[in-house]
Order: sequence, then structure tokens, then C-alpha cells
Amino acid sequence: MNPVVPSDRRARRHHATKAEIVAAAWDLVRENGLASLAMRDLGARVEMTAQSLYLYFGSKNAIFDAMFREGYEAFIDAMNKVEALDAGDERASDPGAQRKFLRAVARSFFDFCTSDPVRYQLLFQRTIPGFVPTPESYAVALRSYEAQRARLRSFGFDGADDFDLVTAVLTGLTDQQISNDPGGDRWKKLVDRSVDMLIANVALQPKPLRARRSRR
Amino acid sequence: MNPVVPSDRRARRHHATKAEIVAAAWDLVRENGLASLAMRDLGARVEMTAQSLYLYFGSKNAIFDAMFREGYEAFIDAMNKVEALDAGDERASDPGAQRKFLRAVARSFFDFCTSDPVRYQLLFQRTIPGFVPTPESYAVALRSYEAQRARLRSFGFDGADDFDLVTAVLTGLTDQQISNDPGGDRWKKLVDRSVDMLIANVALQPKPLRARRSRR
DNA sequence: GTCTATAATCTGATAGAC
DNA sequence: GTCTATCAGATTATAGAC
Repeated sequence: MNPVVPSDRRARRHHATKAEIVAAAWDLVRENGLASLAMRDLGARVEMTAQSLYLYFGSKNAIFDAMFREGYEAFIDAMNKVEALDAGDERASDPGAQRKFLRAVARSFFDFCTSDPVRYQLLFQRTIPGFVPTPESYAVALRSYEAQRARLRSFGFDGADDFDLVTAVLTGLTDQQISNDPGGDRWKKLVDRSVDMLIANVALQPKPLRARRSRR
Repeated sequence: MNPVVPSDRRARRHHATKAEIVAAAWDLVRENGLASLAMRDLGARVEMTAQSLYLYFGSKNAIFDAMFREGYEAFIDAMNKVEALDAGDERASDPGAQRKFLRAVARSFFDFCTSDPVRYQLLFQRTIPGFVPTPESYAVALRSYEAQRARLRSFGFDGADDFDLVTAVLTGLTDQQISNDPGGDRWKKLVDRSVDMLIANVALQPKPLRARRSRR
């Protein structure tokens, strides 16, 4: 459907400028905070007047929307990279491999979030006054959610509760790190321990007969 | 030091008006979000012009500061109420009582946070652009932190890591509940399980000889 | 495709009359 | 203690010249 990069020369240039604007927007929000993004500042950053930006984005929220989408695409990429590290199918059969892989997933999630707190705020905290993602962008967010869910399911976290528990623990760690020790490692160093804690807890939960992947 | 309620009649009236303004501010931020609080709206809500508010608060941030302080005082009260429920000194000696008490603490924390997401945002996420609490208000926040720390210490969570892990898990649960299922119970129902998980994990950690409360 | 000009509104905050 | 008047500035967004 939507071609990521258009073939037409003129459209390609237009597309490149849009990307440049979004990149500049990321710079600005990292400097001044999400809520402080102003069209004037953004225009100045890309050496345009604020008004010219409207040629590329219909509104300020459209810019946030592009950032939101880009952020989730980066998130999907980051988490897929972990998957690639994994050998293949020995997964849930070998408990050692399971632990190793889950730790890698957790660390990647943690690093992705804490390495860019503003992005974290935009993607996961959604605290901008009037901003609501468009359905298209939100679909990307949902896609990342489902991918993550499937990933964990293949490692024994099949129950909805198990998954929710994992997300709670991981977002809790990142949240505390960002809010109370930005740049430090006070909660980062607890990631592995938390994963082990989760694995142990999930193993304790009553499972439907014949274990995993039973539907109905 | 600071008398909570002044004796002088005139000052008492002044104090009451300030409280009324702060209460109206809470109403407004719950309706429109923290970032959208405007002096004009606030004035209208208490049937004053915006300008008259400056007789009571020197700036908008002073109002946020009063809310911040009030929020932490409410937090301290809420958590102290749990303490009061506890019988007394059998605490850490009886594992059953320990579990029961910790679950109550966790539930109280969870309920306090999720019952008022905007307050949670103000107290724990600190996402308002220019707002920094005054030292006096921040001292209240610190006091609540130390109280919570002491409470958990008396139940076997003596290590700094143990405490950080608990805060991460609890804030993670509340955070997910607020962001992804406001008003629901998707993460609320995982609170007890999380407490059990934490207790089990802390029990596994290597302790200094002769267990608890060893200094040096 | 970029500009100037400007609309229309909102913001927090101050001065001074009553 | 409350008001009117007003400042000084920000904001997003549009219209129309070039």
C-alpha cells in the first residue's frame, strides 16, 4: 500500500523534507521537552518559516503523529534485532536458552526506553494534551504489541496475565530509572534479577493440561 | 513551625480561600489534564478574575507546588492508614502476617495511584514543563519516601535493591493500569500475585550473616 | 515552494482604581 | 480584597504575493 519512498522525483523530495522536519522535531523535543515543541522553533531549526511547515504537515499533531509512528517502527526494529540473535527452535525446550533470551529481550526493551526518555513519553505515556494518534499510526503500535506478545508466548508466557505481569515489571523498571535516576543504573542492574523472578513466578502458575499453546 | 491553620481571623479567611483555590485547581486538572491548567479558568471556577488569584499565590507554579505538597500529604496519610491496620510486633516473625501486610500496602499504593491518575502524574511522573517543587514541598515527598522505605525494611526488604525492586513492580502495575486500562482491573488483579512474587524473590537473595538490620 | 502579513486566541503576570 | 485595564508575549493556523 503506502510506498515508503515515492518514485516520483518531486514527491521524493517532498518526502525527504518531511523526514528532515521530523528529525528536527526529535532534536527539539529532546532539548526542550515534548510539550514545548513550537512550530516557530521547528521552522527555524529547518531554516523555514513556521508557516511553510504547513505545506508538509497539516497541523502540529500531524507532526507528533509522524513521530509516534516512527518511534514505534524503531521499537519494532529494536525488538526484532533481539529475535535475530536467537538461534532458532530450541527455545522453550532449553530452560537456559529461555532465560538467556528473555534477559536479552528485557535488556533491549529497557535500553530502548531509557536511551530516549522523550520518545518513551510519547510512545508509552501519552501525556501530550491534545494528541491522539491516527488509526494508521495506532495500528503500528498495535502491531508492536502483538509481536511482543507472540515473542513471549513462544517462551512460556502464554497466559494473558503472564504477559501483563511482564510488561508491568519491565515498564516499572524503566519508569523508575527515567524518573528517579536518569542516566544512572540503579534499576538497570535489576533487570536480570527481575527476569529471573518472572520466570520463577510463571513456572508456579497453574497451567492447562499438557502445558503450552492449548486453546480451549 | 508553620501553623497549619492560623489563629488570626483575617489570616484564617485567607487560608480558607487558598484551600478553595487549590481544590478548584484539582477539579480542573482532573477535567482537562495537568498541562491545561490556566489561571483564567481557575479564576472563573472560584468566581474571581485570574488576576485576583495572584493575591493568594505568587505564580502558577506556586499553585502546582501546593497541589504537589497536598498530594504527598494525602499519600502519607493513605499509607499510614495501612500501618494502623496491622496488629503490631509479630511482623517479620510470622510469614503469614508479613504477606498479608505487604499485600495491604501494595493494594493501598495501587488504589491511591489509580484512583487519581492526574495526581499520580503530578506526584510521581513530574511531567509539567517548568514546574520544580520548592524545597519545603520536596521535603514532604522525601519524608513519604523514607517512611515507605522504613515500612518495607521492617518486613525483610532491607537491601536498597529489594526496595527499588518493589517500587519498580508497584509503579509498573499502576502505570500500566492507568495507561492501558483506566478504570478497569487488568493489572489490579495482579497485585497480590506480584507481592507473592516479590516475597519469594527477596527470600532468595543472599543476606549478610545473622540476617536483618545488620549495619557494618 | 517559500515568503510576508496577519488573524485569532491564548498565555502568565502587573499596575492601579475603588 | 476585588476589580478593570492592559502588557508583553506566546501559540497555531490561514491568505495571498512572488
